[in-house]
Amino acid sequence: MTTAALTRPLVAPDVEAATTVLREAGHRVTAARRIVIEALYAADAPVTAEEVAEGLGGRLPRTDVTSVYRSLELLEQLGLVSHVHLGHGPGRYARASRERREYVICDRCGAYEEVDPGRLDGVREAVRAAFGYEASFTHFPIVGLCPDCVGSEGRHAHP
Amino acid sequence: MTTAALTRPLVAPDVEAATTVLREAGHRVTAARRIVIEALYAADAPVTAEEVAEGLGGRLPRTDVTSVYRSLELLEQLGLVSHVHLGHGPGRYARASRERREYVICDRCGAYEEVDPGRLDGVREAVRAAFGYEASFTHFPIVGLCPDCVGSEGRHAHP
DNA sequence: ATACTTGCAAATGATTTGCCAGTGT
DNA sequence: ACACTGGCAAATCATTTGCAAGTAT
Repeated sequence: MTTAALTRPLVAPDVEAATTVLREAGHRVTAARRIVIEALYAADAPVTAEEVAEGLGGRLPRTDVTSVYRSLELLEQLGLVSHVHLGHGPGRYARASRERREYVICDRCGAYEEVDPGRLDGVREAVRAAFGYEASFTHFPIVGLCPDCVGSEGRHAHP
Repeated sequence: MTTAALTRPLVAPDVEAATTVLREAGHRVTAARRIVIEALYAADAPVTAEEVAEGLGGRLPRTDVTSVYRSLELLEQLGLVSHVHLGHGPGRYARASRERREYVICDRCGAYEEVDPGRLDGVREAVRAAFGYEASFTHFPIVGLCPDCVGSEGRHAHP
């Protein structure tokens, strides 16, 4: 293993693919947009617009939040980005991968999991059976008590 | 049937029960708090703090939004009220009934259903099976495409 | 060259906080 | 009487909008 394997690359391999989508949709590829795309590829969890603007804590050049919001909106329209609300507070953005991520979060401890849609097929099926809805947990997560917190519920108050 | 049966009562029968909870928890029963409670009992769907402050469109006395937020927070702590986020925009509040309501909303047309938890047992079971989480859809709804929108998806673009 | 973008300032929407006068107990 | 509340102003947080200057094509 080289250091490269230990250091998470700042620029994911397909940032270029994303810029191509931008260009082919008739939009310009600017520095600000590239930074936003790179930030989302570099992040290992959904990030806020603010965090992207700060350059992910110095790992990337900083940009104005305004532009970040504008870029995120555009990228979201193009299907390159999606955002999720994991609770109160700012929305969080992540690149939209083909294997789109859905979320399950614990109400009590805040821990959350990004899960492959496949694991949610049973849940989706149950929703379809009960309501006829085609459910998706990409924008709002499934909220509940995680196994750990279910366990401690009732044993003691609030650890 | 008398007119009383046709006119939805502004004050639900157990507003008094709620004030009792307030008092027994050591809080004062004030005009503002009573109005907030009455508003939530009078509303037939979750309402915003703003709407409560406006007196539900004139049906009740108006109050300052600030106080409404403070009252809602207190009532929520006492378990008398809960709030849900049905999409972007302000949170919506409703009285917390023993048969607590959960929500299912359509991503496309915005239609939503308040459902009795019982109807969600299958879904909850599927979530438990897949993740071990004890899910609740009171704070964030289940989001998806409703049967109508599932039907029109793919047939035409955006009606 | 020029239409699209950025960055900054300022507006907006939702909610919170500080403070003093008012009131429930 | 006195601590708890309500209302108003102002602060804060998240996001959007207006506009002049900058730049990708």
